[in-house]
Amino acid sequence: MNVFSSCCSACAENYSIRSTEIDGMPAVVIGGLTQFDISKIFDCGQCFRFDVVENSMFDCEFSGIAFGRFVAFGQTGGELTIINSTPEDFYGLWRHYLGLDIDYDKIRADIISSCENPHIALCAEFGSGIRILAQEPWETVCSFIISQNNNIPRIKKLVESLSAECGTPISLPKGAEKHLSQGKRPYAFPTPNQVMELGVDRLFALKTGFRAKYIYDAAQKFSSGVIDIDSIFEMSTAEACELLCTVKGIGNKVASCALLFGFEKYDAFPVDVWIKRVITNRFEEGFDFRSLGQYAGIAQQYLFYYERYNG
DNA sequence: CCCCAGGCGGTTG
DNA sequence: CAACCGCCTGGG
Repeated sequence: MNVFSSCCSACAENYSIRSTEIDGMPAVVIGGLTQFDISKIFDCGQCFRFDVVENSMFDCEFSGIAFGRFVAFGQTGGELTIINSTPEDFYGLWRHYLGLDIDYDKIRADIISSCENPHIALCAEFGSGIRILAQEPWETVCSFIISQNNNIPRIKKLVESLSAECGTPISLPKGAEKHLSQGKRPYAFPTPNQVMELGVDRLFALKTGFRAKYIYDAAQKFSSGVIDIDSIFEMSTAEACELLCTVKGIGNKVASCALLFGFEKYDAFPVDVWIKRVITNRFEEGFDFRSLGQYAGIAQQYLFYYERYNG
């Protein structure tokens, strides 16, 4: 077992990593993780292409497609196993995707100290282990357009059928089947151009309903460069939100979700029906998310997650 | 039959 | 400019 790295004391990453093999696939084992709970991460509604793996060798395992690849994340205690990943994949892709380069202990402390209402501390404790995934930008834009006036099982179903309809097929590594939920088809999430070439009619035929023309407009704007992903990363959250809202069917809530989950804008604060309930019921003294600062979006996830389970 | 689901666009007053 | 209202579809 090779020990590849153990991080310096100056940064947030004080975990260990070693490589191994699971069912014939390369895997890395990350040890000593804190503030990391795979079940909360994939069950807090930020991501639609991962499912729980039944009969797993881990306490909890989720698998799915991200960045055009099959990957599975298994966690037992403070140890995370990333299946179908080399150490290079971990450093180049999954470390950032999983938010392991972000200091959640510090962020949680910042959030709690920035807000007088003790409810925020309660939620931060309850949601301990949540990480905001750094997902693919276009995928989050498109997925959260689909999410509007919709429920999570159906959102996931629609994202899958859209991928199967026009996404690039993925070749599964040998041994992946037992880590892939039944019926899950291995397709990459389609590019804006692949979605645009589908056309409104075939988007509608996928049962996307009134969202078909919204998805199409987004695909057009992203594939033509009217909206440029790289430039959004350079913008302030407010500017980026304004730009995304030029797409038909993208309003404040959808834009904020895409910015938080796909563009690493951690101050984006999506206000959905759950957060509206939080504001009315738990913050009778008034509420301004901007007082939560640069990590308001992470606070939002804590509030949201708590309300969904205890509301 | 009803209502609702992590909203949004269009129309009203 | 705030307050409605209809919307594709599927499940309860």
